[in-house]
Amino acid sequence: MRVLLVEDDTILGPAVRDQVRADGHSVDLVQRLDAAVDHVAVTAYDLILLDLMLPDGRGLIFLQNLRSKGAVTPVIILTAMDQISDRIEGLNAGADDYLVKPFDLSELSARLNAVARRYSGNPNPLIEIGDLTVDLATRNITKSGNRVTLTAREWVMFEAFAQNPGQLFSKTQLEDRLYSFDAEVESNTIEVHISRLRKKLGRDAIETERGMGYRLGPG
Amino acid sequence: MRVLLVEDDTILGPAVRDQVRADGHSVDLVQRLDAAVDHVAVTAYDLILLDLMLPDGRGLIFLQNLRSKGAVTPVIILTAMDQISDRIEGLNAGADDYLVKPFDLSELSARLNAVARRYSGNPNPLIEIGDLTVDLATRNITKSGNRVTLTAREWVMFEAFAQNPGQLFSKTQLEDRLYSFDAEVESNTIEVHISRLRKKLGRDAIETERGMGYRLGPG
DNA sequence: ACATCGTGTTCAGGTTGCTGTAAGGTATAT
DNA sequence: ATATACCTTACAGCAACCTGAACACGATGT
Repeated sequence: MRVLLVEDDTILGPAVRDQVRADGHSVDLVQRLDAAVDHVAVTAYDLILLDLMLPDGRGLIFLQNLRSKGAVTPVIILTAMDQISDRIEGLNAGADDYLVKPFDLSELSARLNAVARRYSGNPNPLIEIGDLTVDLATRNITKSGNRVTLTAREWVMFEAFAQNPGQLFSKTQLEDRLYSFDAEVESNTIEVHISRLRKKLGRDAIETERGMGYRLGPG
Repeated sequence: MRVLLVEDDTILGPAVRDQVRADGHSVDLVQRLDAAVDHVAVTAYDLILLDLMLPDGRGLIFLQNLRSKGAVTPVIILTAMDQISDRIEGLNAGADDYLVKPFDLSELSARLNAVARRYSGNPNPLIEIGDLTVDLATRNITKSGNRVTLTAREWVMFEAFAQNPGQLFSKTQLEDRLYSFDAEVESNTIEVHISRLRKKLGRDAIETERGMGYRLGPG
C-alpha cells in the first residue's frame, strides 16, 4: 500500500514512517502542505495520514480540496488532544478516521490495516443492489447496464445507501450528511431528493419506512 | 449504535434522547450514576454521553473507573459553560470529546455521527432470539429468514426487548419509551402495540407476565 | 453585462398508512 | 362467580410522505 504521511514534527514524523514501513507499506513523508499537494498530483496513494496542525496552512483546506476533486483516497487525521473542533470538522470534511496524539503506534497499525483490508483485495469493488451496479471509487452507477448520472447532493445521499445496503437511514442522518451541522433545514428537501433519486434509479429502489427513514435494497 | 445517556435534567435528557434516536441510534437514558454503572455492566454500549453534574456523585469518578477497567467505549462529556476545569479533567480522565451546554442539538448529531462513522466498519452484531434475527444497526428483523417490517412505535418497543432478552418490561416503562414524558395515555395503547407485534413476530414471541409486564425470549 | 443552464430549495395539493381510541371478547386470580 | 387484567379488531383522524412546478442562485459562456 502506498501511504502519504503529512507531518511536520521531526520526531513524530520519522517514527510514524518507520512504523508504517514495518507494516509492509511504502511511505512518502512530507512536512508541508504544498509538498503534499505536489505529491498527490503525481502519485496515486492508497492512504493519506494528515496532520492538521501544519506551519503553512490549514490541513482541512487541503482535505476539502482533495474531496472536491472527487478523490476518494482514505484519509486518517492526526490531531492533538485539544483540537477537538478540528476533529469534528475534519470528519465532516471527508476524513475517514482520526487518531489523537499522543497515539499508540500499535493503534496506528490497527487502523492502517483496517483501511488496507478494505481496499486491498478488489481494486474497484462493485456493489450490486437489485439491477443497480455501483462503483464507489469512480462514482459510476449503472441501472441494468444503462449509465445513471447523479448530481452532487444526490450522490452524497446515494453513497450512504450504497455503502450500507439494507440499512435504514433517518432523515436527520441524511441531513447531517448533506449539510454541515450548523445549517437548520425546515423543509422537505430530503423528500424531494429521495423523489428524484427514485426517478433515476427506479420507483422502488429506495423504500420508505414511515416515521423512521429510508433504505436501499432488501435487508 | 447503542448509546447510554447519563443526564438528570428532566428537560434536557428526553430532548437529547429523542434527537439521538432521530439519528437512528438506540438510547438508554438514566438519571443517576448508580443506574449508569448498572447499565454498562449489562450492555455493551458504543457511546456514552455523560453529564458531569449529577446529584449522586462525580461523573468523573465514573469515567475513571470505566477506563481503569479497560473499557474503550467513546465518552462524550456534557458540561456547563463555566466548568472548564471539569472539561480538562474529563479529557485527562479518558473522555473523547465534550459538548458545552447549552449546545445545539444538530451539533450533537454531528459529533455522534463522527463517532458512528468510526465504528461503521465493524460488522453488525446480530441478536438471535428464537426464530428471530435482529440487526440493531440496520434495523432489520427476520423471522426464520423472512423479512419483518415494523412501524416506528413498534420498533421502539421491540428494540427494548431485543436489547435485553428475557428482561421484564412494565407497561409504564414501555410508555416512557414511547412517549416524551408528559404525554398522558388513558387507554390500552401498549396492549394494542404488543398485539400488533405478536401478529408480526409470532403469537408466542412476547410473553405476558400478568400484573407485571412483558418479556421477549426466555426468562 | 447579460442570458442560459444546471442544481438545489420551497411551496402546494394530493395520497398513504400509522396510531390512538373504543368496544367487546377472553383468560386468570381470588 | 366476580372482578381484574389482558387481547383483538375495526375505524377515523391526521401527520408523514410524495411529487410536479415554480423559484433562487451561482457558474459558465457569449
